[in-house]
Amino acid sequence: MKCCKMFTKGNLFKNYRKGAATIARSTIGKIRGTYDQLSRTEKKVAQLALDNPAVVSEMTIKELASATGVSTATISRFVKRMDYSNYREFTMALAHTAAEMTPQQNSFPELAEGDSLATIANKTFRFSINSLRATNEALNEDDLARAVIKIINAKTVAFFGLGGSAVAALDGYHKFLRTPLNVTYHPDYDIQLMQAARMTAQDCAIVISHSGRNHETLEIVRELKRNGVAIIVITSYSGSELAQAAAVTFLSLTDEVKYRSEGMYSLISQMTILDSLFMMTVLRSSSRTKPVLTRVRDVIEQTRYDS
Amino acid sequence: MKCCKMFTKGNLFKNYRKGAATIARSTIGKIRGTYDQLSRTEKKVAQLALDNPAVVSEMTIKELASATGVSTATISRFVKRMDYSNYREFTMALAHTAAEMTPQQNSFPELAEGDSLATIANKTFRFSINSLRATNEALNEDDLARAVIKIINAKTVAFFGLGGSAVAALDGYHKFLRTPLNVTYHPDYDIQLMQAARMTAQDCAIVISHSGRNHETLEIVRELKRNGVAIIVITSYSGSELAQAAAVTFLSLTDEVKYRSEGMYSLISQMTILDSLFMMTVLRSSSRTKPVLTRVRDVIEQTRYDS
DNA sequence: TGAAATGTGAAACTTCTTTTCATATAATAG
DNA sequence: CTATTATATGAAAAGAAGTTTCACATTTCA
Repeated sequence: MKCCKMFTKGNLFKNYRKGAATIARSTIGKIRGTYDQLSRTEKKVAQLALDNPAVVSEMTIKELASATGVSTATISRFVKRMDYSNYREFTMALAHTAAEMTPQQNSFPELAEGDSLATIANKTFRFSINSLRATNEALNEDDLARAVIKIINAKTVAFFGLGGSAVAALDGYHKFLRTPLNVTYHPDYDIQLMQAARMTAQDCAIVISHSGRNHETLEIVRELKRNGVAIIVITSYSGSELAQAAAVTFLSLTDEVKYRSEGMYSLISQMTILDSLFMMTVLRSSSRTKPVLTRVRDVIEQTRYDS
Repeated sequence: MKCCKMFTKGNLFKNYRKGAATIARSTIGKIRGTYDQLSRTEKKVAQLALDNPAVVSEMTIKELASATGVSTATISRFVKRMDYSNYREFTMALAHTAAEMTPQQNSFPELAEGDSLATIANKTFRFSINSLRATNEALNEDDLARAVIKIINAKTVAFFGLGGSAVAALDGYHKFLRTPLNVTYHPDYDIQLMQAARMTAQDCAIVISHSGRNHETLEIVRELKRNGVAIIVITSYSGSELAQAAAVTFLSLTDEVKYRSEGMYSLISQMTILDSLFMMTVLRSSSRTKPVLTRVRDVIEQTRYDS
C-alpha cells in the first residue's frame, strides 16, 4: 500500500494549521476552558490529565483508558475535541505544560475554621494568583486578535455587567475612558438594556457575567444580537448560552470551586482580562497612526488611576 | 506470544534502572556523549536530533527515517542504544530538553511596542500576579487582627473610594453585603462626604486610595477623624497623609512602576486585601456565635456572586 | 583473501491509535 | 407519555506507528 508517503504530507499540513490556531495556549488551560462542555466520561479523562499532567503525558492511550475506566475510542475523540490532531500530539503538549508548571506550587488550599488570620490572608492571595494563572493559560491569541480588532474599529464600545460583574464592567469602563474610544457603561439594568437597543453592527459590546446564566444579562445579549452588535463575552463557563452568543469569548477560570463561591476570584481574572484588552488596544491603535513609542507612553501616562 | 504483558513490566524496570544510572542527563548531552561511538548512519540521526531537537521531537519514526535517509529499524536501534526503552520515550525526553534550552522569560518584562498580543496578555497577567505577591508579603498579622476587630464590632462599616478606587470600594461593599454587618457605600463624592459626617466612634470606615493624596479623599478622612471613626486605609504609599491618619493601614504594592501607571495593578491588590478582610470577618464573627463550620458554609454559600 | 563481526534495510510482527458501527442514553417534539 | 431524533459510548475492525527478525552487505582482522 502506498499510503505511507501521503500520510507524511498530511501531517505536515496538520502541524501548519495547528501552529496558526492555538499559539501560546497551554494544554491545561485548554482543558480547563472546555471542561464544562465535556461529557461525563470525558470529564473523567480531563480530570486525570489536570491532576497529574506529568503522569498522563507518559501513558499510552490504553493505559489512560484503563486508568480512567473509559474506552480508548473516547479518549481519542477527546483529544481531537481539544483540537489536537492525534493522541501523540496531546501527550506531547501535556508534557510541555507539565514541565513548565512543575516548579510552582499549584495546590489550592482550603480555608479552614481554625486558620490564623495570616493564613487566611495568604490562602486568599494564593487563590487569586492561581486563578490569574489559570485564566492566563486559557487565553488564546486568535481570540485576542479578533477582540482587539472589534474594539478598535467600533464606533462605540459599551460595557455590560450586573451584580458582581458590575464591578468588572465599571472597571473596564474606567480603563477604556483613557483611550480615544467612545465608551459607555451604566450600572442600572434598564439603562443597560436601553443602551443595548441603541447599538448597531458598527458597535462593540463587552459583556461580563460570571455564570453566563443571569436572566437580565441574557436579555441584554439577545437585544445586542438582534442588532448585529459584535459581542465580546467574559465569563467562567464556556458552555453557557451567553458564551454561545458571543463573537469572542474569554474565560475567567478558577481551579477550585468547592468551598466558597468562585465568583470572587473570577472577578479579578475578569478585570485582568479587561486590562489585557486595554493594553493591547492602546499599543495597537496608536502604533497604526504614528511611529510612536512616545505617543503610547503619553496615552498610558494619562491612564493614571487617581484617588 | 504472550510477551506483551511482560513488556509493560519491562518498561517499569527500565525506567527504574535508567533513573538510577543516568540521573539528570539531558538527551542532547547523552547523544553528544555517545556520538563518536555511533555508526555512520546513526550519526546522521544523531546530527539531526542535535541540530533541531524541537523539530525531531515531533516527528514519527517514519518521518525521521525519511528525513535522515535511514531505515526505521536503525532509528529504533539507535534510541535503544541511547538507553531509552522506546522511540516515544526518546522523543518525549528530547522535547523536554529542547524546552529547557529555550530561553525562559522569567523576569519582569516591560511591555514593548512590538509585542504580540499573546505576549501583552502574558505580561499583563504576570504583572498582576507579582503585585499580588508583593502585597501579600507586606501584610502583617497584627494589622489584620486590629482591622478585623474594628470591622466586627462596628455598628456600621462604610466604604470610601473615588476615581479608580471607586471600583475597589464598590467591590468591598458588594462583598460585605453578604455578611450580617451594616454596610454602606455610594460612588458620589458629596454623598460620601455626608456619610462621613454622620459617622461616630462606634463605626468603621474603610478608605481606599491609590496615591493617598487625592484631595477629596483627604477631606473625607478629616471629617471621619473629627468624628473619631476607626479608619482602615488601603493605599500604595505608607507615607501619605492618608496613611498617617489611619488606625490600620494596608499597602497594595507593585514591583514594577515604570512603564505604565501602577494604579491598575494596585486595584486588584486592593481588592484582594478586601477579600482577605471579608474572609476573616466571615470566619471569625461566626465562630464566636455558634460552633459553626456549617453556619460559615451557609454564609459563604449566600456569597454567591451572581450574573 | 576468507572468516568473523558488525551494520543495514525490507518485511514480518507487535503494539498503539483511530474509525466504524451497533447500541444505549438523553433530549425533543408530537 | 411515546415516538423520534440527536448524542454518547464501547467493542471491534482497520489503520499507523514502532520493533524485531532475517538475509545480505560491508568492514575488520588474521
